[in-house]
Amino acid sequence: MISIAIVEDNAGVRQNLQRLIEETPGFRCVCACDCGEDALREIPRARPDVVLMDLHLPNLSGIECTARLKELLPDVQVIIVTVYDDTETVFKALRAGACGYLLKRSAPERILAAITEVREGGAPMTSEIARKVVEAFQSAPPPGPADLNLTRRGHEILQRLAQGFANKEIATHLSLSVDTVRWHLKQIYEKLHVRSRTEAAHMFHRAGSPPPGP
Amino acid sequence: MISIAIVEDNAGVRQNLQRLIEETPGFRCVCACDCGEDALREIPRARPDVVLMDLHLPNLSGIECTARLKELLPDVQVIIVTVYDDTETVFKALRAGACGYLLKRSAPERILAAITEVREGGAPMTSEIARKVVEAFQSAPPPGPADLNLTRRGHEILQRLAQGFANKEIATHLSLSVDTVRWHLKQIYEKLHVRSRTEAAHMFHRAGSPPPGP
DNA sequence: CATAAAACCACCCGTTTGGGGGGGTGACAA
DNA sequence: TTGTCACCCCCCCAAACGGGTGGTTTTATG
Repeated sequence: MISIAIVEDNAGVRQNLQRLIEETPGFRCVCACDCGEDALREIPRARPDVVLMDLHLPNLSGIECTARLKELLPDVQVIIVTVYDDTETVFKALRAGACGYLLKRSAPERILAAITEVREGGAPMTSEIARKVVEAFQSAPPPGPADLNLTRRGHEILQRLAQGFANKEIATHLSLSVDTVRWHLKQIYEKLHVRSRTEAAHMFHRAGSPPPGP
Repeated sequence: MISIAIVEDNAGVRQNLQRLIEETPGFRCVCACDCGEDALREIPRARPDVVLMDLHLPNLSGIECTARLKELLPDVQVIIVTVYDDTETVFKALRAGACGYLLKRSAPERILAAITEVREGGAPMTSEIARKVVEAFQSAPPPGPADLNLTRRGHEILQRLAQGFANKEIATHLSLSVDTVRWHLKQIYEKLHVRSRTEAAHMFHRAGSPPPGP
């Protein structure tokens, strides 16, 4: 008997899922919430094996909710069921701790199969999602070993920036004008596609990690 | 009609695969090699849609072979079919450009389904492999459960700060006021003995080594 | 139950940053 | 020559940030 929780703000969809699960032998729906706040309150009590999680929720996003749930219940298996299929959302969800990702257009049988699959140690994904995930590995090398085409000066500056130095300090260390440092930073931000020093530092810090990370 | 190439050093396995494909309507085997060198010579000529690749090959490894094949034919879809299921091998293969990964114990129908799936933009994987891949995402970002004496909120905020988010974004994500986020940051800075967000991010990013300390 | 600690929100003020201009030099290739 | 590129410097402006002060509510804990 697999116990399941549902987090889905659309009442119709939620009830359909609930019915689907209750009508299937071996499955039981122990909790159905319409927002992340309720989920964080009720799911730890219900202690389900698997959570079906929508991403578009009022207030607290499904991603945030997933992350916090995994903190509270590290063993719970979260399957995202959503309409969003853009790469960023998918990766954020997986990083938050989801171990499955289905699109809402999936057939009911696919959802049931996914629940069984996570229980057996799998990671059910719609095929497009799986492809995105695999491609993330292939595009990992570029940002990894190859610090993107930064100038020598640019690299020196970024390095110190990532160590927490302010522009003024960097300027002093390199015997430059603050404006020059700022000018270089503008170039760097453009190349890294970021808009702030902390984002740039974040890019820098995870340059050289083998697995994924877009 | 999907054209397929096979790279597999074991003659028995290779012939089984070849027979399986030839006997299935809509599938055609245009090339069957027993080593990577032959594969790199013959496959570019045969121009198959999909390649079934073993990893254990004499001389040139299946991973190397995959990487070079993808250089020659960027559009070819490579499915690994092997007995190796260790994490490192899986990641290397995916990084080399494979878009599917099956274990040899897979049923013949699973292999045919996988071929169809890659042609439709999917990434067929054995469920254990899929789980490994997804877990790689999860183990990437949380590399710092080593805590300083920060409050729960403080830790959440610092974590997001270190990921490059601005105060405003952090406030939105956590459903807080910007002023609250700023207030928490003040506390955090004091505890970490830093005076800027980048310094704080720097502290956070190298967390995990508690050598001395009272 | 009381008290402390944490979390939350608000306002002010001066500085730093990001982003937009504008200049100028030297090196190296087309 | 002309072009491109890395590098350096300067100015302006709005937004974001760091730091200080003052509160209220929620939560934990004795």
